[in-house]
Amino acid sequence: MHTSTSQRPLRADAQRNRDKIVVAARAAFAQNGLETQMDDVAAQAGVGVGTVYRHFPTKDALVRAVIVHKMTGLAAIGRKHLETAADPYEAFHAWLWECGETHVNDRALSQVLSTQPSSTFREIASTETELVQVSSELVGRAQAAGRVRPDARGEDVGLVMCGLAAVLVSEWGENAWRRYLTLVEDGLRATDGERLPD
Amino acid sequence: MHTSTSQRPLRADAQRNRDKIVVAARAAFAQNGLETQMDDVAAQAGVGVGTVYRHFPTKDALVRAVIVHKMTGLAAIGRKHLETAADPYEAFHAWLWECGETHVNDRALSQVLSTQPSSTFREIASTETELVQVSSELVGRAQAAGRVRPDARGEDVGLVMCGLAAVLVSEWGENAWRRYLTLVEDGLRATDGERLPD
Amino acid sequence: MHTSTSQRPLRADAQRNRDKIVVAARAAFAQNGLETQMDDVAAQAGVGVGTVYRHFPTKDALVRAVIVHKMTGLAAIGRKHLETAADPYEAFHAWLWECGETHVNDRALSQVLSTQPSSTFREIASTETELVQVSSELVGRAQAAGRVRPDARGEDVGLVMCGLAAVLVSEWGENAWRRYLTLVEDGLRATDGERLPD
Amino acid sequence: MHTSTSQRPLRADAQRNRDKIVVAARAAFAQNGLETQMDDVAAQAGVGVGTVYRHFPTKDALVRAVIVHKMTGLAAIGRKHLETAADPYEAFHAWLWECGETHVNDRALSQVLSTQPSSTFREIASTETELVQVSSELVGRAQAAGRVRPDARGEDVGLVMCGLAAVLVSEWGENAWRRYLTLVEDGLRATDGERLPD
DNA sequence: TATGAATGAGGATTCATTCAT
DNA sequence: GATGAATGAATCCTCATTCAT
Repeated sequence: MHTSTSQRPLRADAQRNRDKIVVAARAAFAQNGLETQMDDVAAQAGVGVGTVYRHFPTKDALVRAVIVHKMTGLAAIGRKHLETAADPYEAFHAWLWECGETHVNDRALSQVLSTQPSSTFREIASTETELVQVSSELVGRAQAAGRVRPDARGEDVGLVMCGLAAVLVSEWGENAWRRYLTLVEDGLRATDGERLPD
Repeated sequence: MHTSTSQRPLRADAQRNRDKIVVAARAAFAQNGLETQMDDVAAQAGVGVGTVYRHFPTKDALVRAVIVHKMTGLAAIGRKHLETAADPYEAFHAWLWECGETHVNDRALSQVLSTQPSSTFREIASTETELVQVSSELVGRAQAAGRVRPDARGEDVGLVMCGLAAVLVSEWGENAWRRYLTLVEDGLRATDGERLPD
Repeated sequence: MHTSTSQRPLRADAQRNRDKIVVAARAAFAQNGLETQMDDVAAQAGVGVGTVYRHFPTKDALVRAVIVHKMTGLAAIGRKHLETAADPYEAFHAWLWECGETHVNDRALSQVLSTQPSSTFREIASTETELVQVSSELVGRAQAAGRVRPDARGEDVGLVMCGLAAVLVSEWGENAWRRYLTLVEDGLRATDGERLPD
Repeated sequence: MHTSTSQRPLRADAQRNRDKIVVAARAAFAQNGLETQMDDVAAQAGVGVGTVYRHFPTKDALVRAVIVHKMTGLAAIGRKHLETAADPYEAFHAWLWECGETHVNDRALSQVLSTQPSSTFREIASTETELVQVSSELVGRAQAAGRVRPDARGEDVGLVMCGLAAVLVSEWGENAWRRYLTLVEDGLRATDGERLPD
């Protein structure tokens, strides 16, 4: 299971290159955000730009790959909590905050979330689906346990993360994102509010 | 003899042009976001670029002027609710949602909020101050009435709006921002949660 | 005898304005060089740009007026030395160095001399003529006294000044222009060299 | 692993392009002076602007490269005369005039010399150093032979060239620069003058 | 296949000059 | 006549992407 467009397994060296590129891109984007130039990614990967473009036809494609990876990671984390956490709400809570931490350490992730149309990362089908599923399950169980409002949905976590991303990008200060997330989490637990519009 | 920044009333025609520019800029930015080019603003205003630059030395300055205007409007709306609303929470609530509506109709506003460091719009001193004051007052009264959590602050509304901006920019769909705002509002009312980190 | 193009004496207030402009221009150009903007000249003169343009159809025209003035001054100085100096060479020498000092204090003068085609200031007929005449006379007398090489001409002083201007503009250091002028003066006295090419 | 400024030999085609650019730049600058636009250099070289910028990060950098080249040439010429000329003064003399000829054929060179602060071309370390050295040596030997005034210095040639550049830029006429240079050369030989100020 | 050189559209800003008031 | 607002051509530089080696 690799690129959706590729047909046959890459030659070993090509695969090695692809890996180097992805690793470099992850680091570069996380640190410097989307402004990172393709040439820089290439340099950091120790390959020529052309090689980067062979594997990713577009800067956007590369960014997506990187984001997909991050999201896959988030899904995995959620999955893990789903399996290990003692309490369903605890699982949800822990996951939420790990997502937050992840954003804190990745400028590009936050930029994408708060800047690009969500459709962009929606396209990233499998991952997103996976992420949505995990999210839904986490939310669902917490709801079943009566700890999250019944009208919430898995996707709302996306909404919330999107907001968190903006809070980070806007540099409101050290703890701002924690205030934000605390607030929102409380909102997700609230049961006395109006019904969430559809 | 007068300060360089001071505004001896502009000559009638200049004022007319300045207005045309501001109007054009507001429309253009609201519709096309910050990517809007100076030349386009000028064209839409029916003047030469030079004229735009005579009134606003920098694209950034123009953007700020537009944002300031919007924020001033938000502050005014808040002030109005402060004076007219029957109930303190009602005032806060109404204001929050009007802010939301405002964002919905202005791409640039949302982009600035979710993209620029908050310090950028913090600089816009008087307006921001006014806005923060109004916000604080609205929050304060609602807290006094026991309808908003006591550990909330006026600034948190900024945080929340910042997130809302991102939700809009990311185009999550028609009602997404309403879900978001409902959630957050409930969070602001929650009293059983953890204390908001400082 | 005023502007060559004007037909009738200016109205008193117009003349006053013209004077203010010229004074301002002289100061501004001397200090900031030719980069000085028309708007700045106008501001310094306390009039609108339009007024500057009424008197001088072109920046170039204004620059010329200023230069003419300076050159007229140099001619006058020469004339004075011609009349008062005890010794013909002394007159020439003193004049040469006063010209130097004048350049030192006027960025624009030096810039024009070292940058514009000489024809530009040649056009400034009467003045130039006057300057050339004075120069020729000073040189001539010094030659008659056997103190300047016989193949030198009045115009050579222009050449030399032109070079001096460049030395100043290039900022070779405090005394560079004095070394330069000393050298050249010695060259003008030399009698053992090759004949100056025509 | 090599210094960022170091020149791993360029790929053949890149070198070819670089050459085309340099050739074009030399011609364009020599002919049209510093006003020449980057786009024009590119066009004349038959490449895109981007290519020019790949080789020279800045217009200034390109100009410098061109000037360095010219200066290197002048140094080489001096070196040659140093080695081949029968007589030390003859070497100096010949070099001086070849420098003059070089200026005659290069507007930009003259513009730089007569327009930019000397520090600018002083920066061009190695070349300038070389040039100064050659100059000093030529002057020194001529002085040793009693043919150039003892208080002259290698740098004075720079001063003199600077002036010559201005004479050329100012277009005094066909032979003006020859008169100028003759004069100055005689000044450099003069021994009866005042001591050159330090 | 990898490389990295070449491409060139795109965009903010300046300033001499014109012209409506 | 004076004013100063308006004009807009001109220019340097960036960076995603293509393509010759």
